[in-house]
Amino acid sequence: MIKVDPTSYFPLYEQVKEEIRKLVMTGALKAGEPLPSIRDLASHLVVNPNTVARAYRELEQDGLIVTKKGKGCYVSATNSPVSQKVLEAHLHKIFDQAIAEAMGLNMKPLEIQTIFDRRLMRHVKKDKKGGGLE
Amino acid sequence: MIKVDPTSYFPLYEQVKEEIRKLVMTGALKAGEPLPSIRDLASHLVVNPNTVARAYRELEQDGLIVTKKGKGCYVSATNSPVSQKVLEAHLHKIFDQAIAEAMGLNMKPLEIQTIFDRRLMRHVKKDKKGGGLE
Amino acid sequence: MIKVDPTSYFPLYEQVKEEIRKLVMTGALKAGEPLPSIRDLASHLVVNPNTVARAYRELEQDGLIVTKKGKGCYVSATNSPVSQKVLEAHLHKIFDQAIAEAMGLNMKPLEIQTIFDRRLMRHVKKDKKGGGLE
Amino acid sequence: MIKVDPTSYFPLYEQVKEEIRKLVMTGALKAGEPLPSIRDLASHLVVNPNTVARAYRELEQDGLIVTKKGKGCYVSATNSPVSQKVLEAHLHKIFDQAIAEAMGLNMKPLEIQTIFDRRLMRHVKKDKKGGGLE
DNA sequence: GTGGTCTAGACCACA
DNA sequence: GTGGTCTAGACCACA
Repeated sequence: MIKVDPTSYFPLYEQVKEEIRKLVMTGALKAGEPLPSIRDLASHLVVNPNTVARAYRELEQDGLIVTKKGKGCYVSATNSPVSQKVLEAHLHKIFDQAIAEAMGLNMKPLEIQTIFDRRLMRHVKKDKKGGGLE
Repeated sequence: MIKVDPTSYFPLYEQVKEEIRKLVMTGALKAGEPLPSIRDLASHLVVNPNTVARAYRELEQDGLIVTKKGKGCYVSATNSPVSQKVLEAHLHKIFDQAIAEAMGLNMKPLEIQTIFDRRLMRHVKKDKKGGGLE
Repeated sequence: MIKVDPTSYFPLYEQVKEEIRKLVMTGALKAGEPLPSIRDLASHLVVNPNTVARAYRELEQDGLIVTKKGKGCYVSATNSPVSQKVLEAHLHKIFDQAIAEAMGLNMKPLEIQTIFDRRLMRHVKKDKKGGGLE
Repeated sequence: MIKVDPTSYFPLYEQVKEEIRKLVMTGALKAGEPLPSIRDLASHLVVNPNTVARAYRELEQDGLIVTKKGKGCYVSATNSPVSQKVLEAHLHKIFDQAIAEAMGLNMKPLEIQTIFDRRLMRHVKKDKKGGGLE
């Protein structure tokens, strides 16, 4: 399910962290559930175990996961389910960047909105959800 | 006018390349016009001249600029003015990434659209262009 | 095996590129084989690692080699073994330059041929291959 | 008559020196004859006068030319007409380099000779001197 | 003044 | 261990 881009300048261990965080945020991984083992995930991502180990280590420092010696890593129980608010804040950041980029290229707001809507449509169709936005 | 983020994982010389490319794409720098000198731009960006030199060198390899010995660097004359098409293709990529991110977080299209519109509004207001989208 | 002339006007990084290219062209380095590490080659050539790094980087941009993160650089697999044709084209260029130079000095073709043959003989003898051309 | 390649790594002022030297060696410029003025040559070569000035200055240091204040530069009278020997020594160097290059590419002497002869033929024909080597 | 090359050496991600 | 980026600073050709 989780992927990583080795050609990106964004470090592999940061990409792994992001992917895990997303799984937790979306509820795909719930509090207390085990993470894949470092070795398994590493071989699945075609990456050195050190890289996954670093990602897990830093996620633990962030309190998102806990590691039990000799047993493995688990989603932290104390980790409150991600509120809609946190999720939205994340999206705000992403959209703000895209908008800033577009405006930096001298696009007018109405043009930006039009293009965005058209792209959104494409994604909706690609996911085979029919013709509407919902 | 042009900025660079030294804390980003995206390399400084790549950031410089991107910034110059944007200036050309938006027409802020037209064919034949001189670029800022390596030393000037470097000191303006608070960056080592070598870093700007590498950016300029790679932009020349890409054919976007030309350098005249002892005189400086110029926007390539052969560089056709960027069509609206190229610009849009660039935007599509950016928006597609943002949308994919949002959908990966299980947002519904209508939610995505709503959030996007709200963010776009904020940017419009921040730019003090009145109250509408245009 | 490979050398570089620090007194030449021809840049060191270009010399390194040429030397590597020659090793690939002659089959001394085959597709998939590892190149010497940047640090090793640099210290062997008595040159700064940055210089070798630039040579390798540009060879990668040319598609001649590939670099694997944290592992090293390898002769590109897609790099078809150099045909006799390419080799000859290279020699043609070199000989043409020498001939043009000689003719620019008003040498007659027969004189040029005579001198060339004498020099070739010397090289053959220097290599201790006996007395003939073969 | 004389040319220069601005894209070469070989410095322009060295190229100018070489060209002048060749003119003297071949007798195109004889002892006592005036050289083109710095300004004329510079504009003819599309080069900055400083560059030609440097070439002339260094040729004077070498004793090949003399400059008379307010009058211009002249081929040095003391400059003995170039003997066949000097000319040959120059050619030897050029051919030796070409041969070394070819042998470095694992060519056999007989192959080298064959290729060279073929190229020489081409040059002869290009100069429209008929079919033979003389 | 302009770019271009090169060195010395630091710091980082990745294996 | 591997390569990649970056800085500080020297020296050079050219305008």
